[in-house]
Amino acid sequence: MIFIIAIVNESDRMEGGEGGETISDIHNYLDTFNKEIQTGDQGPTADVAQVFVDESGQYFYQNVDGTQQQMVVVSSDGGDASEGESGGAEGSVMLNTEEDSINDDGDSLSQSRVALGEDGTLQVIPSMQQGEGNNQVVLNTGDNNQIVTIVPSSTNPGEVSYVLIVEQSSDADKDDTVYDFNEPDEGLSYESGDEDEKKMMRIIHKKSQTVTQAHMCNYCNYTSPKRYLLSRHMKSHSEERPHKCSVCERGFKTLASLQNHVNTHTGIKPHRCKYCESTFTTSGELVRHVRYIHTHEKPHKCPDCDYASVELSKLKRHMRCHSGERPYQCPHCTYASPDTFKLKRHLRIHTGEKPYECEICHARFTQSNSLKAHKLIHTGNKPVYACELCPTTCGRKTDLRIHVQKLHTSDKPLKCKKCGKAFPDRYTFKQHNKSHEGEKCFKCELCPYASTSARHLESHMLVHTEQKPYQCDQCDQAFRQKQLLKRHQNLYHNPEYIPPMPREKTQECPECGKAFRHKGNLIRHMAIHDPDASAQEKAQALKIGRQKRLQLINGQQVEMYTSEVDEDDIMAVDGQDGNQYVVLEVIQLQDGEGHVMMSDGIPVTDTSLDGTGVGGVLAASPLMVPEAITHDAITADGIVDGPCLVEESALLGLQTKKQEVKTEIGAEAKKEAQKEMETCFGFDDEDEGQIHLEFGE
DNA sequence: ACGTACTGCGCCCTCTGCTGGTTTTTT
DNA sequence: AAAAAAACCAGCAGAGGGCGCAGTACGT
Repeated sequence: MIFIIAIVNESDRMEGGEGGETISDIHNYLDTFNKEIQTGDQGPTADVAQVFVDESGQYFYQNVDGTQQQMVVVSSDGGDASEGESGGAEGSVMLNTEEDSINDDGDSLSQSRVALGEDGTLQVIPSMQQGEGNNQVVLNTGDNNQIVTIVPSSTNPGEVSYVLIVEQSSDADKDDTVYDFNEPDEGLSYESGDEDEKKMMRIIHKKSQTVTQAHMCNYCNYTSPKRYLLSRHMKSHSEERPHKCSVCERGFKTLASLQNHVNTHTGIKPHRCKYCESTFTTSGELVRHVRYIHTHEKPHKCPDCDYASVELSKLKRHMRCHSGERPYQCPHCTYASPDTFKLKRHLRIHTGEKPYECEICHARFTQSNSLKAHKLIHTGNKPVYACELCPTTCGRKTDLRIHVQKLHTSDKPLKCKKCGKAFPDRYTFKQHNKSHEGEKCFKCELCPYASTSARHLESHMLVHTEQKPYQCDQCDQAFRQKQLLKRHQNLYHNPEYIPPMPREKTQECPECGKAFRHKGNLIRHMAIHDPDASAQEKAQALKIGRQKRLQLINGQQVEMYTSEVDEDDIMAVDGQDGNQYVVLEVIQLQDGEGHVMMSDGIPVTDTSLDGTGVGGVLAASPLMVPEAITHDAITADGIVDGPCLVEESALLGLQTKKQEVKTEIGAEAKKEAQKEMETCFGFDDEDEGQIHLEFGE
């Protein structure tokens, strides 16, 4: 049931109004509205009351709870009103003040009451403002005469489509009535729980003695004091687009819209920026442009942060980052986006679409910026992001950030294992480490031995502790190095072992013309042409220190010397690297090349003496079959000349004499050496017979 | 009816930052 | 030679700027 009250000013009615509205016009409009409601185009139904005509022609005003009030027709306008297009019997009625009002006891009942206030104006009375016995509709016929026009329903006989209340006032022209549809404060207002009802019925009479018109949009909150304005507004709810573009046939609601559109075809942009050369189709675009580019005026402020925007829509978009709202759900995965663009961009993952192509290499990308970054590879105009803390440069800012994170920030200071110094970050730590490069920081506490690596020092310490952790599982032999164990197993326990072929000797001494296969041996040999006295002293100190043994006595670590060594008993071999090698036993070999060997039979070859300071390299020489264990390979100067084998324990830095050397070797060690010398080549092929070992200075 | 100010929506762009895989350099 | 570190690179998402354009409000 529809029940609409519209109030118009009599003067408007009589004069046709500015917009030409007459009662008939209003009827037409309301009737249109009614029809739309009936066809379902419009949702609201005013269930608060209805007016109907009974069989005898009496008009009744009925509330939803069934209570009724009779309305008596006191005059018949018959004129404009009767000419309405509602199609039903129309007439003006005056609400009867005396009628048999039926008790109402519900709020909804009173919601639609129309009454005359003490000031003589027609008012709609909200339930809370109705006093006892005040439930009657009153119409004063004094100076102000309100006529209620009832339009019966065309589809449901006996029902009323709407009621039109027309005020006839002697001073209507002076009317300054304000209808406030949003602030129902001081006036009497109609209130309903239904928002749509409010649209129709909320009328507040504020300060006037008279009632003037209220033109309300039935689709939205729009109201206007002028009928023609409402009429114009109603076009916005219409889908009618009478203004057609001659170019693309597209229709527009307004001529202005069409003109703007046509300008997009013609390229006409009449609005020129006074600050720059930009031109725009509409003045609004120009204003916005000026705000964005020139004045930076940002009227829309975020209440939660400092953000401000030129456009409200941007602020709304921004607010989603505070609220976390993500209205745009991806149909293929759980991702939801705060705006349409991000969703669209995201969807490329699922569609595989890569709209951005590099014209040089035709690589394709999902995002324009990816292409942009990619193109820099071709152009060579790569930006350089230089680290402020070191000389490093990165091609991307984000990579520089990672660099700074990894190299220049550290939770705790990094301590140098070589010298104990602490450094605030990885970069300074690494720089410091370089200062130790080549430096033998890992020093033995028992002898002058020093190494560049802790691992080698650990290995060296086995000498002092007399440990041989690498035990052969097939015999009772044990070794200090894994490589030695492997060689032993090859030689003694692996019948299928085939030693590699010997290589050509290419290193020739410029002094004496002697040839060596390995450069290190040549270097070592060269030392005999220029012996270093200080090196010999160092070697002697090392030799003495090497005799120290650590033993646990009563739970305490005690340093002990294994034997007395006569300084004169030791023979030193000097490499040009400054390292010295003590020869305790020398064996002449067939290939004529000098190989200093350890007790385990490992021959010292070229790079062992290459002066790098890294450490000697011991290499197996497969065809270096020992002819005999001889001391003759040592020259008169005490220098090894030619193939020889040296006890591991003899790799010390002191000079000795060949006869005494033998006495330095324990009987057991000598026996072991003898045995190993016979099979001094036993490394696997893949090892190439090389293991790394450091020599103390 | 016309002109203009203004609004809202949509599109595209840029900048930014994070992530993870790949390649290069260093150890 | 291999492992680790560093640098490089593509993919992707968050946030915001700027503009095109249709539509609305409103004064004249």
